[in-house]
Amino acid sequence: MKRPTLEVVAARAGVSKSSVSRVINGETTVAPQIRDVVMQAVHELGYVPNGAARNLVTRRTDTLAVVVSDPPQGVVSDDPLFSAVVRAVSRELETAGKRLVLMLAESDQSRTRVEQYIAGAHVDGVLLVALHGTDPLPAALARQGLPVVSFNRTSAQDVPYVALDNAGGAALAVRHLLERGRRRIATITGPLELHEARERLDGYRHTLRDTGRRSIVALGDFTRASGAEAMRQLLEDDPDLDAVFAANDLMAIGALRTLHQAGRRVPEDVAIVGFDDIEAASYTTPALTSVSSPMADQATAAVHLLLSLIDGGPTDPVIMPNELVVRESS
Amino acid sequence: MKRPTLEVVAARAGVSKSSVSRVINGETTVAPQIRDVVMQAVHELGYVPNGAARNLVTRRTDTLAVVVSDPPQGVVSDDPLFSAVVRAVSRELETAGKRLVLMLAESDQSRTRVEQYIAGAHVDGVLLVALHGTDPLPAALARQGLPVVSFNRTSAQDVPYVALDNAGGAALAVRHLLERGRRRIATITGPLELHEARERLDGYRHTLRDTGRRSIVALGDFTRASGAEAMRQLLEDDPDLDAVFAANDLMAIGALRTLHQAGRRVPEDVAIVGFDDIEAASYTTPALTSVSSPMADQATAAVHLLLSLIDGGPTDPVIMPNELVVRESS
DNA sequence: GCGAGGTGAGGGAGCGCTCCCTCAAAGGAG
DNA sequence: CTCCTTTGAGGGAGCGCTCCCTCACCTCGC
Repeated sequence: MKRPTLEVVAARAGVSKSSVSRVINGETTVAPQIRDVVMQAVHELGYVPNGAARNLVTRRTDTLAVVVSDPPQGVVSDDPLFSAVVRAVSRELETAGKRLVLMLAESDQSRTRVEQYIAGAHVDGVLLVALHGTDPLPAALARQGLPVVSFNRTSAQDVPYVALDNAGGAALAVRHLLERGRRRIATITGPLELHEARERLDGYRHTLRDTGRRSIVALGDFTRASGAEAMRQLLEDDPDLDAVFAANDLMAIGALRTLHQAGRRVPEDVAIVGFDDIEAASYTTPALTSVSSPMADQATAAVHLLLSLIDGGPTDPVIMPNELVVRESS
Repeated sequence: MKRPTLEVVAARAGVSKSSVSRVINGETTVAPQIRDVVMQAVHELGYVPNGAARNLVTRRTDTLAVVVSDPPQGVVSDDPLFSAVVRAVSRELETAGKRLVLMLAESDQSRTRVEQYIAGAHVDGVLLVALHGTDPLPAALARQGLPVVSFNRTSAQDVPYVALDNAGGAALAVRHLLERGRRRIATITGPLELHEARERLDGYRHTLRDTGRRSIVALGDFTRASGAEAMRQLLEDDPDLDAVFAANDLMAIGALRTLHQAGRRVPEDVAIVGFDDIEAASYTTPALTSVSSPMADQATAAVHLLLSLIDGGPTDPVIMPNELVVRESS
């Protein structure tokens, strides 16, 4: 039950190892009759080249790592967008003929393991999904001399990234609420140690400031429960508010519930806009208006950037635009 | 910028390659002073063993593939449970010191690529997530002589699996509705070419039959839209029905919306129970009663089964129990 | 004091592949 | 007809590691 090697195929076909290798790798300097006899031997024996041997000598693996750096509770990987990202990346790599190794780095221990693995020449490049701008992993990986692309803005030097236009998206949401004639527009933020959250807050603030309005801010942490709680607090602090921009959809959904319980009608009394446009945004009653972050496109762009980096191509950061999806809640 | 090899480390430490290898691999037959001098050389040089070379000679890769066999529209991988499964698998492999290669097989072409990859000795085993019992991939992979575990029941011979107790879960739901005093209990099924869907339907039927009641069945395909449509049809066919068991939560959410539009109150007029207990089930208004499928536990069990198989251990199929999570909709 | 047994280091083959180099054969030019 | 160029096959080194085997040395028993 031992798998055949190049040598066995060569013997069967009556040619040299080199010729078989040439055929397998699709080189053109092979006479057709040799090609045919090799292919037949390959099929008869069910030969498939050994990956490890090939990797060893070529110093390539055609494998890219997707590293998700994330606390155990899972800000990223519990996110409904996680699977969309993984799928998009997977498809793109498929097209490029590459493989995907997925690694979750949830603790310092696993972070070390990730670094070891990367250092072990198992992959040709790394796509890093880390929300914290201060995450030490991007820099650590880049130091290995391996191509690294970040799925978000990162403070690490020399790590190209693909980011959302978070501030722009928030501005989109707030301007939409202004156009709807809303006067007192509050926001529920994400955890401010995250880029995303800060940028979305900034976008909200700047847009309001331009109109001379005052910010009304409640802190959340991107979870549904925190959205509900923040909404309660907002209602208490400022009972007259007539609109809320939540920095993500989960918190918007939580806020929706609080408003419902408080007897406020949405959107008549209070309009609400979320961010991310997750699947569940269209399930709520009323359906949620949301800033759509094109996660799949972002993932595709990140893969392209990484492949380009590996080929020594250009490595300019990419900023993805957002669009507003208007539904019933505003 | 070339990475150091075993030989370089050996030279630096003034010992043989063998000794360095022994230290690296934690063998005990090494004198402490040799161990120390080797470790120091390793740290000074930042040595990390080359994975390909190691894989080549040991014929192990410490890597397992998770293969998701799924049509492009993505019944599985769009599922909210997908990321939960991936995370659970990833964590479990992390604990076991293994790596995870994720492959989506969405077309015949990519299926071939998967087979090639598996045949290329890149992985030690395969965890297969394929919903269609008739999927050719399980058998094809098992034929490679590599350990394969299916995440669902499969018709392939000799492929151990970890499955949900779908019929039991459906029975749980229906019995709950009966206990609530419901008389006319309908069901919305999933696509019947899937095991899951058939088994859940069977569970519904058997439980009702035991009470002498008649089945009321509408076909869905596990999507929210199909749930909404099936619900419309049920209301038309049997306006007096007072309960619905939907074979998954997405369809239950669709049905909820239809009922809302039709002016039926939930649960007063019509009670509804879903299946899977996805995150969104608790967001709906009213919150959805659902049969909880312990996906994370199932994933963990599957990984254990696979690891056991690789070690030549027992390979009995595992059936996971469900429990009912009662919320507001019933 | 000597041989047997045990401990632990070193030497080196070989995993399966690629790729450089050599060389044979064929074809074309002078 | 000879010489040179071109085309394409074969030979073999070597990628970095593990693991078997050998062998030196030490300890212990008689």
